[in-house]
Amino acid sequence: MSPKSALMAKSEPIQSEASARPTLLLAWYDRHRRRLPWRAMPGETSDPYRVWLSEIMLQQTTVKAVGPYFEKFVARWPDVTALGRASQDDVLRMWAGLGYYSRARNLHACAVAVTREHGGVFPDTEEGLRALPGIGPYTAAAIAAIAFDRRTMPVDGNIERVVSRLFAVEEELPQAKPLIQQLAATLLADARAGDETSRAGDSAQALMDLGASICTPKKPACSLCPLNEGCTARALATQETFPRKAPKKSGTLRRGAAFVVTRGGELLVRSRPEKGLLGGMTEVPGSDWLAGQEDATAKQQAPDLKGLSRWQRKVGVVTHVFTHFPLELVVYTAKAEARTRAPEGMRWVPIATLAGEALPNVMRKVIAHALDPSRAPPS
DNA sequence: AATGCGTGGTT
DNA sequence: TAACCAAGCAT
Repeated sequence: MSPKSALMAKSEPIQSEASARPTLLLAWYDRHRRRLPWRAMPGETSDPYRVWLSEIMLQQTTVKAVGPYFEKFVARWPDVTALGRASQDDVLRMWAGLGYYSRARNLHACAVAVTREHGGVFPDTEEGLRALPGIGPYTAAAIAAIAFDRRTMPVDGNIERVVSRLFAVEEELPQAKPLIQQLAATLLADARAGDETSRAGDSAQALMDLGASICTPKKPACSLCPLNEGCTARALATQETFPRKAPKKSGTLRRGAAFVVTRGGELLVRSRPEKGLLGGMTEVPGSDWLAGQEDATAKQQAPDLKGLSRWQRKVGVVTHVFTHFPLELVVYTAKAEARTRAPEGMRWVPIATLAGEALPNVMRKVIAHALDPSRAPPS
């Protein structure tokens, strides 16, 4: 054997390594897949409704946080037509606490559309799914692959990380998305002749499980990875530097005031506008939330009720951090006389039933702060 | 294309 | 602890 052919022979495993990736990945998945409530057992067909519901809930949300919500939803609404018959308000109440509330509005709108325009049956193509509210490129591909075994590769944050490391993608996100999409598709197994399936859904879920448990953002466990031999970043010992992305700027602090008015065992609330921040959710009346706003300015926006006791400012502030800005709220309380009318657009709700209201967490913090006796103002 | 949109967990 | 991250979508 000549030195040259020895060299070629040595390079051979590298080539076969790349083409073996889909097989290695599926073999790993068969041994290490996570058992999750919305996943079908091996060999079982998955229910498109459950796949869809879980995919919507999992958008930018951890598996752990989704678990209880998923169980609550399927128990109350076992199929898409049941959800389509529900009121949007019931859906929002059930969603409260999970965040990104436009997902809940779109979830309901999607259930209505599937029920009325598709006879209660989900479209089984990416294109058909993509046309539904709340379903974007990722979710359409995920449902198509997982629920309908279409040969397509959804790319989420996990898969972006795994693929950008595997191929040492130097381009920054989000510009690198098309390239990563293309590279990710090379991890799909070929469709076998005489058998349309390629286990595309399993390949996608395998990459997500890999990203969640092994190819983690920090300190990835490369020694346990089924794809480690062909991983370019690992070979260069630069795993943790991928994916490349520009640092993002944090928003400016905004301030405001919240007004907690009680009438016996009831609380004065209103609903936020349908669109925008916390759209459609319940809140106590409050001022605008503005950068650099003075407390005195915010207080001028207190609701105007007759028969109200003096406003009392609670000690301290409520802080909350949204994706794009931090918020600081001062909290004022007052008591209303029995039978005081709620101002236009507001209503009284029993404090005992607040748990079932569509209250975002920031409002739960405000109410807890307001009702905390240790924060009573100095007398 | 860049920005707005929640919340909880990890490091 | 401040920063980052988590199965993205709509506009």
